[in-house]
Formats: sequence, structure tokens, C-alpha cells
Amino acid sequence: MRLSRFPIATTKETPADAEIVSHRLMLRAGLIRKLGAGLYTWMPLGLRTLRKIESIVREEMNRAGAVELLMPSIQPAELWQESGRWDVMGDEMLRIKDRHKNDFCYGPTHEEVITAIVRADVRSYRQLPINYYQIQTKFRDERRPRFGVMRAREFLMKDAYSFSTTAEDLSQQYELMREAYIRIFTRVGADFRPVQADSGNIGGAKSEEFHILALAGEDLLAVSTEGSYAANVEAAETKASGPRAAATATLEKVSTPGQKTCEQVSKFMKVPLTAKVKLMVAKAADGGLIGIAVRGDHEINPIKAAKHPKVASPFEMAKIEDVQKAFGCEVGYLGPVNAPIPVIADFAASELADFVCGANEVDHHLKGVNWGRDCAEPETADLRMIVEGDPSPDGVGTIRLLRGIEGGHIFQLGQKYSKAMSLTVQGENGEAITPEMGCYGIGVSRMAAAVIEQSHDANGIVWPDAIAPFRVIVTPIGTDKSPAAKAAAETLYEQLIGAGVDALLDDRGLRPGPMFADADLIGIPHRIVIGDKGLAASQFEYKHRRADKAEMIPATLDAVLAKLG
RNA sequence: CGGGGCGUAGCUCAGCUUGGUAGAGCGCUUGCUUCGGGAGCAAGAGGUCGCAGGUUCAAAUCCUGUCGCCCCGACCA
Repeated sequence: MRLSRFPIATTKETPADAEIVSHRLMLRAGLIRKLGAGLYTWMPLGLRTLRKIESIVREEMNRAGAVELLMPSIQPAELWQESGRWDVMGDEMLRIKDRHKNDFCYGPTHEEVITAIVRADVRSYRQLPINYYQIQTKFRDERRPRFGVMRAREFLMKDAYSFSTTAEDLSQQYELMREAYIRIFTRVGADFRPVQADSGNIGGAKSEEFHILALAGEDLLAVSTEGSYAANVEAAETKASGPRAAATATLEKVSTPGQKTCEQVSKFMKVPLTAKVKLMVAKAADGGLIGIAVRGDHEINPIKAAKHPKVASPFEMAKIEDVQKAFGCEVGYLGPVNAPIPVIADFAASELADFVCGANEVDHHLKGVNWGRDCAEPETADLRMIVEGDPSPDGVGTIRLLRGIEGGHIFQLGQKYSKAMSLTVQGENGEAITPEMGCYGIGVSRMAAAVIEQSHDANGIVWPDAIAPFRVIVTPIGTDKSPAAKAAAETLYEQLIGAGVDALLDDRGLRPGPMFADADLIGIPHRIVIGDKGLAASQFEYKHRRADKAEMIPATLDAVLAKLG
């Protein structure tokens, strides 16, 4: 492609509302342009990268035996009513009406559609397993779109859905996808990590996320320092660590005027945060309130809490007024002793002896408190967020926290949708089999941003070869004075195109500064500079985007191809 | 959804407090010079100041409404 005919819209100015590096660089390099909140145009340069990611995904999905189709982005409400998700989805789903006033949604995902397709087309167990996938635009009305295409409302996603006759086969399909994902993320050039995950409201059993590691990542990952354990903190378990120490202190009420937070109380009473129990109040499964006790330095994990049978799902904190009514006391002084509601405790909180907690009386706390003696022995469970330094749940090493960008997610759904939508196939003996489903997503547009987040420098993007919009840029210098440089650049460019290389020729006739600046900003991995000086010695100048310095190479196509590898 | 902020030239922003002829830098056009890391000089083009009302002799500026966008928060007692 010739830059004189290929519009690139690079700017020096940093866009005002871009927070993170990838968003800034994508705008500055002219890869994307914003149309509205969470809505982006992929400009020609950006689209080339997007298509390359798509191709890698497509190739690996096909290699893994999945079959591509394309489902509509607009879906009728009936399907979602059938699965029961029409009322569950909330405002994230964009609902629209057609001219007949019928309800539709802009598909945030396609479990319902694919299940309906398989229900219509698949009759026999002989036709399974099958794994259908598509690369399709989705819309999720995020409550807060941000970071450019990282968390956009409209985005490009690869989603795949497998159907198996048995749970064992589902595991096999899942494993195939897991391997395909590892290949995809590796080929794209991302530094990534598969981690155990919560399956969220899609439902199902086993689930892993593929995270691209980056400081700007919105997810926290708990990984073992020595072992192989890795999980999203949302899903990371914490274990009971053993019996608690015997009670030694006597129960005592302490005046703590105005000390409402654990930090304040800890400072005021000169006890470590880890010796305090904080009691939070959530909505209970039975519609009432339930107290959840965690150690002062810990936080409730709402996802784990919601799985407790006594806690409402989804997890929701109680309204402050309701809490104050129940306790007859301000929040900030709550504790398990004489609590008017049932209390469950996280393992770590339940293991404390002689602890400090609120007295259920304004401006007062208790110290020397012991479970079983001063209040009921609580039911215990894993209810808290894992923290840095916790022992790894698999017993190997300790936990370190990393940040990641969720680039892919694979689930074993089981029969959630096949059951809800009455999908059956006939088995060997004529019986009806409800297929086991898996679903597997990759955020294609997000991945471009995530890779930039990992791979950039002060001058701009540093694309990995595999997804660079162009692999090499040919830059003639001093074309105003040197017809030779111009001609040599033209020749090399034509030769590269002839050799099947994605090459870009900067034939804009600009001064060198702007040409180099643009080439760096848009992140072309390889650069060939052609000038009179080099040509006099039959040499081109070669520089890799990551290299500090350029080097001289023979002025031949072969020498250039050798550098491209 | 709660709180805060911003809408002025293609882009980044000033002007608004204290109402009185629409501004800068970048970008763009033309010419000359320059030509190895975002050049210099000169001349130009380009804006119903988000939209709708209101106050006023007069509104980018004050008031009301509305739309859009951005940021923070949304379990951390």
C-alpha cells in the first residue's frame, strides 16, 4: 500500500478523554475514531490489525474442528423469554422494537440463537459433537463504557458453542478449545495467562478466562508464586487454616467515640486490623438480613457470598436504614455479639480468638471477644476476597496479585440452555438426550487494544509481526533531490508486494522527521530507509521497531526478506 | 443509578467571574526557502460558540430546560 493513497490520520495531540495508553495510541495512530459513547469506527489502518486477529482466530478455530456460521445481530425477544433470560439480563441488553411493536434485542451473546438452530437441525446423536462459531458484532449497554475499544458497547467477538451427548465429551470439546485458545493468544503475540474463573450469569460449571497481562487490566488475578495455580480473584478460593487459639481474654466493652471504620478502631485501640472482626449486613436468601463476619483486613467476595445458601443471589448489601432498624444502632459499631440477625463467618474471621468487634451500641466496641463463648459459634464458609500473601489454595506457594485484561473465556455450560429450550437429540437406543453445551468467547476488538497495552514505547505502538497492519515500511529519504532513492524505494516496494509481504511505501515526499514519527506511532515492525548515502554503497538501512539503532544491509530484496524472517 | 465536570475552528484549548466587533496553538490551502527524527517565513480558508427558551438596547458570557460527552462512585459499615 502506498501512503499517498492510504489515509492515515495520525496526530501529535493527545486526545483529551483517553485515559489509558492503548486508547490514546489507537486514537493518535488513527486506528479508531469515536462515534459515540462506546461506539468506534475502525479506520483502515486499525481494521487491518482487526482482520489479522480475526484470521488467526478463524484459522485456529477451524483447526480445532469448529464450524463457522453467522447469526443475526438482532434477535427476537421470544428466544430470550424461552431461556428465561429476557427478564434476567437487565439494562445491559439493548432492547428494541420493530414497526409492529414486537420486542427484539441487539444480541449481547448468542446462546439462545444457536440452541434454537441446533434444535431445528440436529436430530441424532450421530451428528454430535458439533462446535459452531461466529465472528460477530455484539452490543452490551455497559453502564460505563471506557478505555476505547477495551470496554466498548459495540464490539467484535468470536463466540463458539459446542454440543455434546455426554459430559465426558463436553470436557473433551472444552479441552480442544482450551488448546486452540493457547495457540491463538500465542500467535497474536500476547503475554497471557489462563486462569480459573467464575462463570457469572451465563451459568455452568467449569470455566477459565484467558487474561492478557497489563497494568491497565480491569481484573485482578491471583497467581501462585511457585505453583501453577492461577485464578481470577472473583473465583479464587481461600481455605480454613486450622483450629483457633483458646480464649484467654475476658469480654470488655470499650468506649470508641466516633470510631466507625475498622482502620479507625484499630488505630484507636492499638490492635492490628487482623485482630478485628467486621460485621457486614447483606440481604438474606429468605428476604431478611444476614450478617457476614470477615476479618478487619478482609473484604467480602460478593460472588462467593452469593453462593452461600443463606445469602441472597445476586449478592446485595442491606439498606443502611434496614440495618439500623434491626440493630437499633448506627452501622460502624456492628458485631456478632447479641446480633439480632443470623451471622455467618468467613473462615479467617472464625479462626480469631480474643478479637475486637462492634458492640452494637453507638460509640462502643468490644474486646476480648470469643466465638462460642460470647456469641454463637457461627456457621463458617469461604466468603472473602483472596489477598496478596495468602497461601495458594492448591497448597503450593503463596498468592501474588496481577492485573489482566480478559481476552477470552471458556465455559462448560452443561444443560442450562438445552434444558430450558427443550433441545434433545435421539440416542443410540431411541432415547432423548439433552446435549451438554460449552461456550467459548474471544474479544477480538479488545485484543487489539490489549496487545498495545503490553507492547508500546514513548514513540507509539510496537506491533507484533502477526497482527501489525503492515509488516514493513519502505521510507525513501531526500526524494526531492534523489530520483535514485525514490526509484530504489519503488522497486523494493514492488518486489516486496510481489513476494507476498504486507509492505507500506511512504511515498508522501515528506521530510524524514514526520515519516519516522508516523512509522513509529503506527508501530510497523520493520523499517527500510533508502537514501543517497546508503545507495552509494549499495546499502539499505534496516531498523526493527524495537531496536535502538538502525543497521546497514545490502540493497537487495533477499537481504530485506532475511531481516523480516 | 448517585455525585462532579465539560460542550467555542478538523484537533487541543483560551475567552464566560465583571454581557459590548470570535481568539491561540496544531492541522489545512498557496508561494518561497528547507530536507536523516513532527522545519522557517509570508499570505489565506475555516466557527448559526451543542440545542431550545428566557432576561437585556445588546448573550459564547447571566437564568431555565434539554441533549451529548467525560470523570468518580456504586459491599468496604
